[in-house]
Amino acid sequence: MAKKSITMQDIADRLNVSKVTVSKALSDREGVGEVLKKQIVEAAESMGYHLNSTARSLRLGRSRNIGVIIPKRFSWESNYYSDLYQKISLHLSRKGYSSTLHILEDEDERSLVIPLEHFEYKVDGLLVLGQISREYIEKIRTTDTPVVFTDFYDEHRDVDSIITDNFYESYNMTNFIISKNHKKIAFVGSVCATSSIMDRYLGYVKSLMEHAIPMRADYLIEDRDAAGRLIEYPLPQDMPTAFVCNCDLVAFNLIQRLVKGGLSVPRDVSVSGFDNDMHSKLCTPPITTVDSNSEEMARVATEVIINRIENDGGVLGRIVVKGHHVIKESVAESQAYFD
Amino acid sequence: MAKKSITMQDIADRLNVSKVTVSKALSDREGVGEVLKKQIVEAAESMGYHLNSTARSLRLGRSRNIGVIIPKRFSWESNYYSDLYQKISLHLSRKGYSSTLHILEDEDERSLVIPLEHFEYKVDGLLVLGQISREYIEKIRTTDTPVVFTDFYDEHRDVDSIITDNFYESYNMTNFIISKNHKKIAFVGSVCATSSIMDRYLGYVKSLMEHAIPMRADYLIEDRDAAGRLIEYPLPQDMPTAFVCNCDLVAFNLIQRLVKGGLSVPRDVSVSGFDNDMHSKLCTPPITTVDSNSEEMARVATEVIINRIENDGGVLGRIVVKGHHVIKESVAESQAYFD
DNA sequence: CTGAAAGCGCTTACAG
DNA sequence: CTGAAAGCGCTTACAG
Repeated sequence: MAKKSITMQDIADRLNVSKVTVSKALSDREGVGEVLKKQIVEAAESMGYHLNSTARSLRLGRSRNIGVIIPKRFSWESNYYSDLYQKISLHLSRKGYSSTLHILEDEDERSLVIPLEHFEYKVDGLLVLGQISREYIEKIRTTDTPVVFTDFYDEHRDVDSIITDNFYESYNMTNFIISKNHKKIAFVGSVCATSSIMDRYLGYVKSLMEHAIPMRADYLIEDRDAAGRLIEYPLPQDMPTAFVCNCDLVAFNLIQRLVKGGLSVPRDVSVSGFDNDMHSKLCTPPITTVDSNSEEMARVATEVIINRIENDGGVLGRIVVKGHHVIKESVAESQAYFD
Repeated sequence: MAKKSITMQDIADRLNVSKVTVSKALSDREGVGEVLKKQIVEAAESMGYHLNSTARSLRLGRSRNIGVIIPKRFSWESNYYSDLYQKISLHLSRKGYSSTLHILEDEDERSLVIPLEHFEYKVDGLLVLGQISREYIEKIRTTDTPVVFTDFYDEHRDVDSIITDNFYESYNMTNFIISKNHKKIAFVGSVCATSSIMDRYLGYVKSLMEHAIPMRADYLIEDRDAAGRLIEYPLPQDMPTAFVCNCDLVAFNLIQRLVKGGLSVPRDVSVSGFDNDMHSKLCTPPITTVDSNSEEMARVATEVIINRIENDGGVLGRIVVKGHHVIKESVAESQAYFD
């Protein structure tokens, strides 16, 4: 914060007008002569004037600042949410908004601590990236701040959620794997952990059912504990020829394990991921995956929250953003012709 | 921002006192009777009062908000800076500060656009994560906002920089490699790209000199172009037995290349990294590296900027944070006994 | 087209 | 110990 800064009054004094006129001129509102307006704008420029947005915020009751909450347990897992946040931050700033990131500590999520000390009067809206507990959602909704959830949804119909088309993309991915002659296909993911995993699983189920491939209990593999942390899981005794993983990180870890176990990916076993994040790129072989189009999600999330704030826009509900497949090298034709 | 919110006046009305007294009670200042103070605090609680920090900011000329700038070109490269930012954000919030992240687009860095539209009156201080151009540094210093640079420094003596002990850690790492009987040791990194790379190189040089190993021009390998982007570089004709890489990402990429070229790491060639970021963990083999102690950097950076703001603390200059070696698997005894 | 007045919610002197 | 007054910098009615 500048020590002794130029105010509208300073500009007004210089030009012998009132600060009201300066205010109007600088915000390009009606009621100032063209000539005078130009003079004011130039004076502001030359005097190094900058709007005091705090004062404006106080007056308007709007901060043009958006709070972004990321549950801590996700923030370390991969760079997916930090990427998403960076994109959102960029979109917001193009619309004249700033953003304040809050990493929600696990403990605070459990005890329903809302970071209102920093948020209540400093943000016009809230964006939550990544699934938080149902109780926390309820808690957040008791504040009268508009809130948009990103990358998850729940049974509430009266909230905005921006999500990837998990169900359909996963259905497609499984179809693709089946088209490569795989029949022994496992799904890796704890379906109750997040709505994304659940929906990705159901896309896989749909594909299997349509191809009359029976579901097997041992081919649904839990990959995280009750707290949502990734765990070491046992591989099925009867080895699948393909694994549909709920995300790239899990696919990455699985591939490392398979390779260490002496199997070749994709020659012996195929593995697919989801997210197209850095894990899918760093992996050897690179992981065939789904790009969830975080650029578009960021754009839509920004648009929706600003619409809620500025136009008192209603709740749009669940908004699905299309993704697209990224065929890399971790899925290949099944060698198990005689299954 | 809440629509119709409780103010100090509301509490004052309820208890038939003045808002001055309420203000004093809630901020725990002198001049309020213990009994009354307790009443006020309880009333505030029960009425769901939250301080309007915008009003306070306007009054005090302080926002308790810190702007954090990350050059975009770094933000994608690895998760190093987003990790650092998250840690800083946590430390700040424990001290009652919020933070606003600004990803500095390459174009804005070139044309010296300072994001003052959002910053000038909304931040009390600025934290820059990652090296920015000298011109941009100059530009930032023309604002009278306290600024602290993290993870780089330049010839200016009158600015605060928090950095890893790149020189010493790299010296140590090279010593370690030499202790494994390596003599043909290359350094991978464009030394003019950042102060970190330069200092890491010089640590390597010191170690070589002390062990009377001659420097070779073909063993200093440029890994990025003038814009700082990573490039494909040719490997030396005369293959080194060890590579000291300026960061884990570069080490990761190099190891992939070597392995693809039919070499085994570390059996045939040893490779070291720097940062202890996810690349060093995801790599096969995991990369022997230096942990730059980003937790401590975050803590110190937070402390320094707040000290500058709150106590009008002077410039401390260059602050070096110790790191530590993390021995993993990518460095082994040299097999080239007869060099 | 221009401006005097009021007020956003708070805190800092200062007076009682 | 308590409170009336002033003011942070802006914008929104309203009046001329």
